[in-house]
Amino acid sequence: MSVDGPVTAAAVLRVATQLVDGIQEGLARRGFDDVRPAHGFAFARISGTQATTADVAAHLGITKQAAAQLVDHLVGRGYLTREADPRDGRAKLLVLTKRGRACTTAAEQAATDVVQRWKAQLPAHQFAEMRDALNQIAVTGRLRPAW
Amino acid sequence: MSVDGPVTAAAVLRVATQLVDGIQEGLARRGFDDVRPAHGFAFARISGTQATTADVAAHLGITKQAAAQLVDHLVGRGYLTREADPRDGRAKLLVLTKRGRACTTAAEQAATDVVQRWKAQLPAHQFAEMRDALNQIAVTGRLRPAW
DNA sequence: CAGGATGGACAAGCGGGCTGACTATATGGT
DNA sequence: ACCATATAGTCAGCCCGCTTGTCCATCCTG
Repeated sequence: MSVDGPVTAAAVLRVATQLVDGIQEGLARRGFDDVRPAHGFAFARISGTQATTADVAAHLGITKQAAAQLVDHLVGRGYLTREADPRDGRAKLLVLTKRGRACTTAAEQAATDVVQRWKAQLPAHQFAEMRDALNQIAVTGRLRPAW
Repeated sequence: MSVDGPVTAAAVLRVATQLVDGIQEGLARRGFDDVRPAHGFAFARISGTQATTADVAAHLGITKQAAAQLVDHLVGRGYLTREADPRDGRAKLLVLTKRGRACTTAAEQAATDVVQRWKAQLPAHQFAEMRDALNQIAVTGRLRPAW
C-alpha cells in the first residue's frame, strides 16, 4: 500500500476523467453540445423528485445564485421550464422539457457506453467485483460537479 | 447493463469526488491549504523528469499562459523556483523546493489515506480486484485537472 | 400575529482560464 | 553563414462560472 496508494488514486482519477470526457463526447455526438457536466448533475436532481433551484444548489454544492444562473442557461436552451409551485408561492418548480428528457436519456446512454467499454476490457467476474466495490465505497459520498 | 451503466458511472464519480476531497482535506490538515488539485497534477509532472512551464501546460491540457499563472502562484508560495536551463536560453526549469517536495509527499499520504479507507471497507480480494481493474482500464486515459 | 427561516433575484467582484500579440532564443534548410 | 520557422516565455485584455452581500416576498412556528 505504501506505493500503490497513489497509483490506485491516479487510476481512479484517470477512470473518472475517461467517464466525464466520454459522456461529454457522447452527448455532443447525439446533438447536445451545449451542456456541461454540472448540467448533467442538475438534470439528475430534477428528473428525480420535484426540485427547485435551491434544491439544485444544495445538490451540486454551489450557491443558489450560481444554481440560478445554471438553471437560466438550461431554461434558455429549452431543457427546462420554471413552473409556479402550487404549494409554495415563493418557489418555482423546475420541470424537464421533452428536450431535457431526451438529453438525460442521451447522457445515460453515453455513460453506459463508457462503462460498456470497461466491461469489455475485463473478465466478467472482475468487472462485477469492481462495480460492486465501487458501489459499496461510493454510498457515503456526495457527487461534486467540479474539483 | 441497461440499468447499472448509469449507476456504475455515478459510483465512479462519487469515488473520484471522495478522493479529490480527501486529498484536499488531508493536505489542508497537514498545513498545505493554498494548493488546488490542479497544482497537484503540476507537481506530479515537475517531480518527474525536468519540466518547463510549457511542459506543465501540455501535461495539464491548458494554455501556457494559464500554466505560467499557476506556476507563478506556486513560486510565490515557495513551492517552486525557476532556474535557467543551461541547454536552452529561452527555457526556465521548474525545480521543487523543500516545501514543494514536502507538499508532494503530503499529497501522496493523503491519497493513500483515502485508498486505505476504501480497502478497509472491502474484503481483501475484492479490493485487489478493484484496484487491478481500475489500473487496467485507466492505462489509456489522461489525467485531467478539471471537468 | 410577530419573528425567524427560506426561495429567489439583483449587483459587484474575483479567479482561472482563454485568445492575441510580442520578444528572445533555437533549429533546420538552402 | 543566413534566413525562415518553431518554440519558451511574457504582457494585455477578455469571458465565464462562481462567489459574497443585500434585498424582497412568502412560508412556518411560537
